[in-house]
Amino acid sequence: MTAASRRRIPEATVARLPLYYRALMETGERQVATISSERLAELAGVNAAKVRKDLSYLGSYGTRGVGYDVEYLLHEISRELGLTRDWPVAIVGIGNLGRALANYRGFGARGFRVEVLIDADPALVGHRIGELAVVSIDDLDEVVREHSIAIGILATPASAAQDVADRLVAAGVTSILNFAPAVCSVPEGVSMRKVDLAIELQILSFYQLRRATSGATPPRERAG
Amino acid sequence: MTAASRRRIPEATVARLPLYYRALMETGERQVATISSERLAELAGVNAAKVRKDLSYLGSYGTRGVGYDVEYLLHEISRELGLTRDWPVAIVGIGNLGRALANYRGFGARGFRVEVLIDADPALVGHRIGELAVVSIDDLDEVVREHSIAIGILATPASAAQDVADRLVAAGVTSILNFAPAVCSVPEGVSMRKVDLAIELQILSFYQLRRATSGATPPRERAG
DNA sequence: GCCTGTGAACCTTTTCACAGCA
DNA sequence: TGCTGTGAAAAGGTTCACAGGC
Repeated sequence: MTAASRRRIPEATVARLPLYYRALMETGERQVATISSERLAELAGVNAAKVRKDLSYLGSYGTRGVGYDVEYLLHEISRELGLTRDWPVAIVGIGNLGRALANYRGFGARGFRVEVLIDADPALVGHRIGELAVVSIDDLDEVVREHSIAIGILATPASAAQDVADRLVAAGVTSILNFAPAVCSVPEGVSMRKVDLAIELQILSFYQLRRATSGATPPRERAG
Repeated sequence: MTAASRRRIPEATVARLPLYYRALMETGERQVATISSERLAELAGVNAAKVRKDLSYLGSYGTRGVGYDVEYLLHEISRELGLTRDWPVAIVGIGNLGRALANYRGFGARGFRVEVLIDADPALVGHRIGELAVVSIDDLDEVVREHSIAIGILATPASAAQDVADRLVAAGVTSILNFAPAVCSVPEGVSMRKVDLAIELQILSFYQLRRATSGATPPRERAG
């Protein structure tokens, strides 16, 4: 284990590392050797102090008076984020959203390979989406273990979410990305992140309403 | 303007109001008259102290020794979130994701009516998705104004995101939900929230990796 | 001279603990 | 007695401002 990976990196910083990663990828393609915290901040849509603080948690990878070496920093961030590995992914719930996610090239790009599609509807089982055939939820445990799935994407209706999450966890999945509009709990040692479209719209609605009635200023930046 | 709507409600609280709203809707259907902060917390996946603090920003709507009146609280939260109105929505970018969002019944449910679908691809223009025909991006300004669109959903490729955001803002849109994997800035007075699948997976990957190498505990709850 | 790295100050959010009221 | 409402304490995150090395 390296010195950097032993540090405790704040959650807020972890959530921004992917932004820096993306910005650096775009910069790297333009053959730029070094980048200042100011420029990186601009590309990532944050401020320079935050960039420097965030990167300092990884280690002292910059050079005073010069900036950060793009290639080196990219390498370090990839390593921290686990992007140097491949993570096999399963999508459960092949409805509108699940199908869109299955077809979404862009995950695949950086090591997140969708290997398994699962649905409860017998009419869908066996149906091919891209290169994959939909598997029955009855075979969840088996197929998840077979493919050593680490990350599960939950795109089922709300009513099925907790049950499917439990099955995924039982089958050894320790990271879940939950698109179902439902509160869903997982045991200690399993991470879950939620993406909820209805909630996002409702938050926008709140500020929209405030703008309409008073002259309140909306928030400019988001944590996640 | 009411007393409650004059208070400043913390951003973190605003982001949780939809959770309470949903929990209360589910409770209301079960004909329960009152609910304790403890029970509401359980349903919303947070803790009771947070519920009480959050609700206290809206006003003193509970009864000591009893709890909160479900119907009344539901009404107050709807009002705060602007769910008593209808917000016309436009989706720009009718690819995999845009199409899934267009077909997603569930927005529509609570006042977010998708009225306009926009794409840049001439082959798609005129094509029907559900009850709506796809409109050309050349007509964005016109159609957005015509429908008094308040909320725009951005589901274009990253490369088009900033340009489309600018056009939406120019056409009078003041809330944007951005699914494009790109940093995108909007002027003061416009809200933007980001949903980025790749970033979510990368965050999961970070903690997944930590669990694999050390025995670090992942975070249990998320802000948004 | 320039830009990073970082303590210190500041602000936001969460949690605690209990007074206050039905 | 039971559960809300809320000051106060604690934790977490952001920004400032400048020392420190290239």
